[in-house]
Amino acid sequence: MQKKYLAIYQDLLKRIKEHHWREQEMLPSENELSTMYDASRETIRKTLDILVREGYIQKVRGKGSVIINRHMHHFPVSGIQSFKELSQKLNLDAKTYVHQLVLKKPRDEIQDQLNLSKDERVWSVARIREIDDEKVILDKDYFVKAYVPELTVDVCENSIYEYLEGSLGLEISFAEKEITVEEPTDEDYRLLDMEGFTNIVIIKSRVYLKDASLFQYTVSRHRPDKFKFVDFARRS
Amino acid sequence: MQKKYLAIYQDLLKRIKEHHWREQEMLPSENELSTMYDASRETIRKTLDILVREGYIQKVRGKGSVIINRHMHHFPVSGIQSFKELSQKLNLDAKTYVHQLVLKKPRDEIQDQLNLSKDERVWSVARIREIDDEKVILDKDYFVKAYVPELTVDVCENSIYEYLEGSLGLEISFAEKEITVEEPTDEDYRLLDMEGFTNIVIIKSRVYLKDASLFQYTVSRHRPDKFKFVDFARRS
DNA sequence: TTGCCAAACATGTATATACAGGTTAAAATT
DNA sequence: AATTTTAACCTGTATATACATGTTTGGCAA
Repeated sequence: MQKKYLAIYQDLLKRIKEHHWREQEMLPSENELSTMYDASRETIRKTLDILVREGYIQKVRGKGSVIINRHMHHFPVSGIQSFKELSQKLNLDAKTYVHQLVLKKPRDEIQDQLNLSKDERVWSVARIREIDDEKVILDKDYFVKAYVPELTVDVCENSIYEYLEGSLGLEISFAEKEITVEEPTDEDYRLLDMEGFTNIVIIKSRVYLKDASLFQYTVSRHRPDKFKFVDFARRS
Repeated sequence: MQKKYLAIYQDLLKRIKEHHWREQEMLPSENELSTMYDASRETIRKTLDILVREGYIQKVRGKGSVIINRHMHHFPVSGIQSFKELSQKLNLDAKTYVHQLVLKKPRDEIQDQLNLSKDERVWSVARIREIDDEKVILDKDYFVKAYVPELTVDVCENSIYEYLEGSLGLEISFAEKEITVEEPTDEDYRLLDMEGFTNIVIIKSRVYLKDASLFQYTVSRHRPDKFKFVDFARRS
């Protein structure tokens, strides 16, 4: 099955991004779209629900669907995206250095965060991200070995997510994130270009697969001037 | 109409929060819930969709709905919530001081952010938030006068959102937010307790009503040690 | 015992229908 | 002319049905 509602969603999104309809303007009504795409109104409503959820349109009862002008969609620094996806989308001059790659029994904090049993081992990856020739991000990833049996420096230098989703066929589904600002550690000063900076932004993530199993814990440490997080929220 | 799917959603959420089902456990199947609540399967699916969206459950095809263990739900520092709602939920010792309240033609940056025409005026509110007897947050709100004709110091000291939604009947719907870390300004040093801190977390928000009209722009400046942002994201 | 297959059951997708209730503008009434 | 009513059209809610597809399990056959 080719998922009609997804095809329609993608077509509508494309049209919105190409400004097929102007900002602040109305989309065709559900019934019109239903005719246009030869789909039932319920199917159309399903695609519109996605657009609502992602902040592209706002539905107004009795009127129709307004297109939201999102300054934000140019800046997708939220959600679940790999560094490679991000730097490509933003067209950044970015490099990755693998600082460490080991398979080991993790320390207590990691064991706790990943809900691991006593003897389970994790792949521990430390990578330094360089943007415009400055080392500004330190990523520490921990992957449960049960889900990621093998990991190479080559994969870590390129894109772990590409490997996980492409080669291993893992289906990454959702993540919990926590953003705080703290004082840099000695390691931060040593590994990153921190001259003149006295704070560091820390993003801790727990990442889950489609079947709700927790397989990754990540601590991403950003130099504050290179950090920007964009969010879309609905009330209640 | 009393919105059956919302009632069921609230009941399910209550049960989840009361650990009626254990973490990692399955919810009853859609058909079982359908019988339990005397609703059609589609209605049940609608309520489950909300729980999925908000990160309470994860649906697994062929299996059922797993309850996600969210450390996060105790820390609702994301989404659209007023300071009052937040401090009540977290049971904080919090006070608010209104530093400024004026109706004026805003400077260019604000005019731009709010998409205002030349002569429109906005209510400009500056408030200092004190938590545990430390001044740690500076909130600057800008409300378009067309939507908020009147504003008093009293309202600003208590809760503007309570006033907007309760008395004015405004229906707040969604917001775009942007989080960055910058150097404090003189004003930050003057108004907040910033001893020893060299950075400040800035959250800029554009807030919209149910009909997609932009009515509020807010700049919220947080001392970094008192800042924590929690996010739930789904992939693709 | 092992391996395979089918049944039972789970969620996913698509459609049709009905009515409730908000919005607008034209038509009817005052 | 001003006001009210109505009709047309919009989204919101609720239900029923059908079939597709993934998961698990128990039974049958090799």
